[in-house]
Amino acid sequence: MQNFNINQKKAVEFSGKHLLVLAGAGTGKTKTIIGRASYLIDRGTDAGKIQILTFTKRAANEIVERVKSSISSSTTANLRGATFHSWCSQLITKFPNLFGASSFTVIDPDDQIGAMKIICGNYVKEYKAVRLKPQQLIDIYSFARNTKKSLTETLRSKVFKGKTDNDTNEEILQIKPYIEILLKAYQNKKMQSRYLDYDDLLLVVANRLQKDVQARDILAAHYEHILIDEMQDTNPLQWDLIKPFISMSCLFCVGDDAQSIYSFRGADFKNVHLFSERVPGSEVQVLDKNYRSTQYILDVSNWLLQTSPIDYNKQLISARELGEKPELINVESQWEEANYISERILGNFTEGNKTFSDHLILSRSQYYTKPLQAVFIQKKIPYVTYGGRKFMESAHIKDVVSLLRVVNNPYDEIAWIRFLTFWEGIGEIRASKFVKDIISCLHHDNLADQLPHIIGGQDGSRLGDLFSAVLDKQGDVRAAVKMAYEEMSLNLAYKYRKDWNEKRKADFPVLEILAGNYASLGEFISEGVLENSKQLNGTPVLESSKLTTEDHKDHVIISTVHSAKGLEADTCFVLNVSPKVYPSAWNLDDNDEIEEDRRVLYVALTRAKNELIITRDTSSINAFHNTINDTGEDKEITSSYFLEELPMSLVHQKNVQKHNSRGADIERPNDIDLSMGMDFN
DNA sequence: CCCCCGTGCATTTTT
DNA sequence: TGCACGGGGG
Repeated sequence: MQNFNINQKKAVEFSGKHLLVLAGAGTGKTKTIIGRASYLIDRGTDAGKIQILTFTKRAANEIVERVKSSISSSTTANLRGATFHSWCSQLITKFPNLFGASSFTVIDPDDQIGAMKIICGNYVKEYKAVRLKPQQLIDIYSFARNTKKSLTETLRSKVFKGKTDNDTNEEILQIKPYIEILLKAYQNKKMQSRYLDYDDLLLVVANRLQKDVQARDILAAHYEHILIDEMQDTNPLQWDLIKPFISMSCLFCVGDDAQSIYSFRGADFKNVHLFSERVPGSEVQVLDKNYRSTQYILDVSNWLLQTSPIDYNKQLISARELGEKPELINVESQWEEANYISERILGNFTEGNKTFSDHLILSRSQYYTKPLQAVFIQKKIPYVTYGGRKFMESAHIKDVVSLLRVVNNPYDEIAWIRFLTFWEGIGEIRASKFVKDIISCLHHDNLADQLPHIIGGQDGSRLGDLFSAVLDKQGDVRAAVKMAYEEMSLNLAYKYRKDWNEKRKADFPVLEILAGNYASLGEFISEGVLENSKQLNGTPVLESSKLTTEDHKDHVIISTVHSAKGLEADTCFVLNVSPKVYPSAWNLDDNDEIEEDRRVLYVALTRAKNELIITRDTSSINAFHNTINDTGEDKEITSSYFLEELPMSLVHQKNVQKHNSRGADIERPNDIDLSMGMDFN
C-alpha cells in the first residue's frame, strides 16, 4: 500500500461507520478515496458492494482505474464508480420492478429546452406574459427541484436576485400562475413522451427510497460502502438520495468547503458543515498538508481566501519547497494572451524539458477559450478540451440517434421532430402534424404499417421503410447504428455540406463502436447521453476506456475551472483574471455569488504544482481604475475585483505588448530603448 | 401557407 | 456556435 501521512492513514483505515474527510486542495483527497477503496477490498469487502460516487464520469473512471492498478488480484473486477446520475440510471434499469420505469428515454438539456419550446409554442399567451426564455424556464424548474425550494422562492433567487421588496413580491405573484402552467405542461409532456430528464433520474430513485422502506432495504443490501467525492457539491436532492443508505451502509465522504462552486445547481457549501448533525455518530478527519503546490503558489491562494468575509479557516501549508513566485501577466488582447501562452508552452516543450501534458489552461467559461484554440491549431500545439460539447450532443450525431430514439420509444416527440425535419421539404410545422398523428396511432395501430400513410407520398414510403429496417435490427445496437447512418449519410452530407469534413465523418464509426458496448437500444440511449467526452483539437473524442485511439498522446489540457476539479499540472495558466470576470459582472450585486466566484478562482489557482501563470486584460484593468476614480466609492468597487489588493510581493508582474497582427508570430521589441549607448558607471 | 437560407447577434459555470 | 428574424421562393 502507498505511503500515507498520519491523517490520511486514519481516514483510509477508519473503523467506525460514517466518516467525513475535510480535505483542502492538494492534500491527497483522491489518493485517500482510492486508498480507502483498496483498503476495504484488501480487508475482504466484496468490491461489488462498494459504490464510488462522483460528479463527473472522468473522476469516476480515474478512481476505479487507479484502485484496480493498486491491487494486482482480480478482486477489484466488480468495483463500480459512477456519477450520481448514471448510478441512478443504472438502478432504474437494473430494478425495473422497484422503480416502475421502463422504455423511457433520458433527455439532455438541449432536449429539455426543445420540449419547453414546444410548450411555449402551445401556450403563447402565458409565454409572452412571463417574459422568460425556454432556457430560463428549464433552469427555474431544475433549480427548484434540486434545492427543494418553492416556485416563489426559486423565482425570487433566480429571476429577482433575492430581492424582497413589495414590487418584487407583486411581480412574482403576477407571473407565478403563468409559469406554473408552463411547467406543468412540461411535466405532462415528459410523461406523455416517457422522458426522464437528468433531475428525474435522481428524483425517481430518491422518492422511491424515501417512501418505501422495503425498497430501501433491498437496495441498501447491495451497498456496504458508499464513497462520495466532492461532497461540498451535493445539493438537497442528492442528499435525499444518500440519506436512505445511512442506516445500512457506511458513508465515506470527501470534500472541501472552499472548493464549492456549484451553487447554481443547488449545492450549498455549508452542507459539509452539517454532515455531523445529519449523520448521527459520524466522525470527521481533516487533511491539511498540501503535497501538490510550492509554497509561493499556496501563498497567493491563501491570500485570496483570507480576503473573503467568509471564514474558511484554511491555511494550506506546502510539504514542498518555496518554489517560484506566480506570474501575473498583463496582456492587451485575447490574441496576445493566446500568443504569449503558446510561446511559453512551446518554450517549455523545446527547452524546458516538459511535455504538453504538463500544461493545464483554465478558463471561467467555454466561450473564452475559442481564440486560444485557434492559435493552438495554427501553431500545431496538440490539446484537448474538458467541459466542451459532448460527443452525443453534437448535431450530426443527434440526427442519427434520433432515428434510434423513435424506434426505441415511439412516444419520443423531440426525436420525431428532429428525425422528420432532417429530411428536405419537411419543416417544423408539417413535422408536428405528423407527430400528432403518430402518437394517436400508437394507441390502436401498428406504427410501422401506418407510418407511410401518415407522412404520405414518396417521403412516406421512404421513411416508413427506414423505420421498419431499423426496427428489425433492434436487438443488435451496433447494426442498428450502422443501418441508420448508411441510410442517412447522403442527407447528412447535404445538411452539413459547409463543414462535412473528415472529422465529422469519422464520428460515425466511433458511434458504431460505442453502440457495440450496449445490450439494447434503450440502454445505449439512456447511458449514452450521460457518457462524458472530451475534444481533441476541436473534435469530440470519446473518453470511454474502451476506445484508446488518441488517448495516450501528449497534449495540453484546456478546461473550464468547473471541469478541472481534481486535475493538477506542473504548469498552470489561469486565463483572464480581470475585473468583471473574477467576480463576474453578472454577480456584482449578490454577495453569495461573489464568494462563489472567489472559490472558482481558488480552485483554479490551487491546480498548479510548480508554475502558476495568471493572465489579465490591461484595458479592463484601466477601465476599472477609471470607474473607481469617477465614482469615488472605491470601497464597494474594489471589493468587486479580487486581485485589486493583491500584494505585489506575492507575484512577479509583467506586461506583454502588442503583437502586430492577429495570431501572427512576429516578435517586436517591447519598446524603443532610449537608454542605449549610455554607461552610467 | 410553409420551407429555406442569409444576416446579425450575444454567449457563465454541469449532470 | 447557435439563435431569432426577415425576405425570397415553392
